Amino acid sequence: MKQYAVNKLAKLAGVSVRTLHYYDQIGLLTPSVRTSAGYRLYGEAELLRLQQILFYRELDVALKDISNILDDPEFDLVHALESHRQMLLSKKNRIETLVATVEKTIFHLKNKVNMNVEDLYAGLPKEQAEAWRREAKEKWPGQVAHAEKQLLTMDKDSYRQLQEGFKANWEILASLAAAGLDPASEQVQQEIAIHYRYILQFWGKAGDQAAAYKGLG
Amino acid sequence: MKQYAVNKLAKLAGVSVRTLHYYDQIGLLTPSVRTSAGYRLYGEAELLRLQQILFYRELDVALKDISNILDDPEFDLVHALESHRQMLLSKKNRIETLVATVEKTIFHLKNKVNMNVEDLYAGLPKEQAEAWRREAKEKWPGQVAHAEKQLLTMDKDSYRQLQEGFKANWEILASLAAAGLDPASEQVQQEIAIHYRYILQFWGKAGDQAAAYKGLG
DNA sequence: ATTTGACGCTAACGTTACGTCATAGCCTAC
DNA sequence: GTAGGCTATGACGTAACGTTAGCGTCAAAT
Repeated sequence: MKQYAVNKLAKLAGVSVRTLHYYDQIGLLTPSVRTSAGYRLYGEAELLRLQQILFYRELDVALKDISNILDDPEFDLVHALESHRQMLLSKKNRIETLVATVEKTIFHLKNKVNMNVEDLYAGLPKEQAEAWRREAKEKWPGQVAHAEKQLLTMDKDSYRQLQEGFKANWEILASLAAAGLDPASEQVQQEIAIHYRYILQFWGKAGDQAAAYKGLG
Repeated sequence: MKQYAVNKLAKLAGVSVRTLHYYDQIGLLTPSVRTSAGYRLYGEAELLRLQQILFYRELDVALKDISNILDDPEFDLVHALESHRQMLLSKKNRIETLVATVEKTIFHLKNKVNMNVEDLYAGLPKEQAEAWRREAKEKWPGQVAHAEKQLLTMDKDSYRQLQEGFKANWEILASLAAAGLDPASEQVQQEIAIHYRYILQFWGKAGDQAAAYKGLG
């Protein structure tokens, strides 16, 4: 029967020797024999097991889970893979959102929509807007996409103007907050509404940090 | 001027106190003041900087890169974002491939195409096939997609038959390898050709491990 | 028989971006 | 003055190895 030392097996399977050491260490793939000198020797069974390990690893399954899959015949593989699939899909969604955001950012930078003249100011609306878009979408569904297109075709001066307005609104909000005004007060609510409208035009992006928003109010 | 202690700032920005400690530690976000008791106090500027940090972090940019972006005005942000975008796109591609593979695997498992009767055998072709599909695609372009459809509509018995043939072929290859035959010999080449054809029908998937293939020969 | 060079071993730190204690000082309100 | 809440600094844990470092083994060539 064939026997493979670490290097051989590593090359056969396309992994590093370190990986085999590691898999041995965590008990995921134990060599069939240890020579008197301590050398690891693997047989066919181990080669096949390694193939399976690599298969699941390729699917981004954690090594611990692979252990379970391979060692526990009762393991509900289908279920595990289905939830794994969900994970992958949401990862994909997230990445798609990121790509869109990055592309938009690149666009803005390329068009030098100042944004850098006052770095302090520039960073804020990006993040804030990022954080509020989803809320905006809920309140004025359908508007966001429109606002985005508008923004993309806007020239520098209009943009500058918008930015000024946004900044003014932001500063009012900040002063109200500093004054310790009740977030539920009408004045605050009004400014917030204006703020949302600016956000809609301005950037059109967000997470779900209503909490942070309230924190500021 | 407003001042925020760690907890305040953390809640405002939606991050943990530990994160602020960490950002201070790596010099990404330093408090404007340290009280005599060692307390960190952040001002408005730090809040804004944190917003920027969070914005880039949201885009999966490494903290080190964020440091560069924010601290080096010469930093080529557009270029960085463009290469970042490429990274995201290839990540996305990879995930899409993974999802497809996972779905196919689930399909096979659900249809109980045995695959588990002999676990050792079951895992092998998956990984091997995974590893060889690209090669197959190069050699018989257009065939792979067809083979996949065929496989998906195949009933259990046909599949079983296919699997038997594949196994036999595999064992021949293994014995030839064990006999130390020259991988360039015609006999080996022939079996390999058969092998490829099986792979085409069998699974239709792969990486680029021609090396591993040759290693076996 | 010895040298050489390839290969093997273990131990242990480095990586990323924090989470999670543990221990102890500080601050404010009652 | 004391309880409760906030803060600080370590320091270990995480996932999956990569990367030295220091040292033993083996097979072939001399």
